[in-house]
Amino acid sequence: MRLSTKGRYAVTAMLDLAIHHGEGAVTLADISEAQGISLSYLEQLFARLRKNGLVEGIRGPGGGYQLSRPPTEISVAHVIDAIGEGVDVTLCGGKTDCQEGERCLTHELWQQLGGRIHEFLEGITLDSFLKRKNVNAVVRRQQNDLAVETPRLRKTVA
Amino acid sequence: MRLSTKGRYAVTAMLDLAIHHGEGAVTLADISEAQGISLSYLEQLFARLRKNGLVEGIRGPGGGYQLSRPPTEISVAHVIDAIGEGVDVTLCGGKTDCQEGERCLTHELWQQLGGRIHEFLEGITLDSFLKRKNVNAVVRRQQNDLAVETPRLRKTVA
DNA sequence: TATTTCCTGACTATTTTACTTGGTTATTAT
DNA sequence: ATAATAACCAAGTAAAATAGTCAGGAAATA
Ligand code: FES
Ligand code: FES
Repeated sequence: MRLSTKGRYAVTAMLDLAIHHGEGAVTLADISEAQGISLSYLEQLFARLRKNGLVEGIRGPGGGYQLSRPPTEISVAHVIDAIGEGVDVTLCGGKTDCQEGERCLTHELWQQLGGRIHEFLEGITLDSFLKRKNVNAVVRRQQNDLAVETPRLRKTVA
Repeated sequence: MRLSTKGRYAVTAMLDLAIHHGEGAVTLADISEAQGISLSYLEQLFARLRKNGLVEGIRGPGGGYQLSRPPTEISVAHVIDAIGEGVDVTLCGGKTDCQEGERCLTHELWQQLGGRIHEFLEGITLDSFLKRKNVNAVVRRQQNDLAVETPRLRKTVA
């Protein structure tokens, strides 16, 4: 009962964007360094996020990505869905046909579970999540790490 | 956001066992046929289920498997846990160390989600699930399928 | 003793995930 | 202009997980 980790990366990256919302664009290179995700992998994820209207890409120097809506209006479910998988917990993919064209014994169970997971994720916005105490501590730690590592700071770290 | 499907097979097989609870042992060959799961794969799954005390194996002719507790006392969560993965939704596996030894941004999110999933599955017993209307319809369909296919019926199908 | 069925371990194919490579375009700064 | 920056794009690859096979044993029954 593992959950696929692709969505995890997307959510992490989106949170990084949310942290710097209103401060101009953030480059994928920055996110890659701060969150420890491969740059090219991020590019693939952001292609999806962009096509689903969650982020805007800005090319050229000084460019990067930024949220296309305020972080109060983007839920974790939005991000997961944009990545392309939805929350598909059934084997049949909602078609009710995985046992020789007919509904299998457990279809209803997984369908319900999928619904629950989605509801849960819908209830959490990027903004509300970042305001949690534990999460905020991580944000501050990452900013300190960056300040130590790089002589030229990210413009957003005061 | 797919869920691993290994647990799905285990739950399906356990439901088959629950259907025939109190009617003697059911062979893996029967389950394999009724639910469309490979026999050798079932054997691997049942090794786990047995080690975790959910089922009892009986060897020799007339043998098979049966639940070691009544289906009212086995939850779907029990089955999933026995299969060995637990409901591990975090990347770090609960160690809070997936970003260079420290807690990553999203740890709390996945940990909470995992908790919700587990609670949901704890609340569903094999017995209660089989009593649902939709599910019961599938059970009856499978019994009819069997009756048509095999001249010598499963002893449990009257 | 022959058959049935569980039981075990190792091995293989397939799929998914995570990542790389090698580019191209658009934008800005010099 | 031209050089630097950074998004964009299309493949291809490496590693891991999943799903399944194979070949044989060991206990129980008839
Ligand atoms: S999971 Fe939908 S029919 Fe089996
Ligand atoms: S998921 Fe636990 S620290 Fe990242």
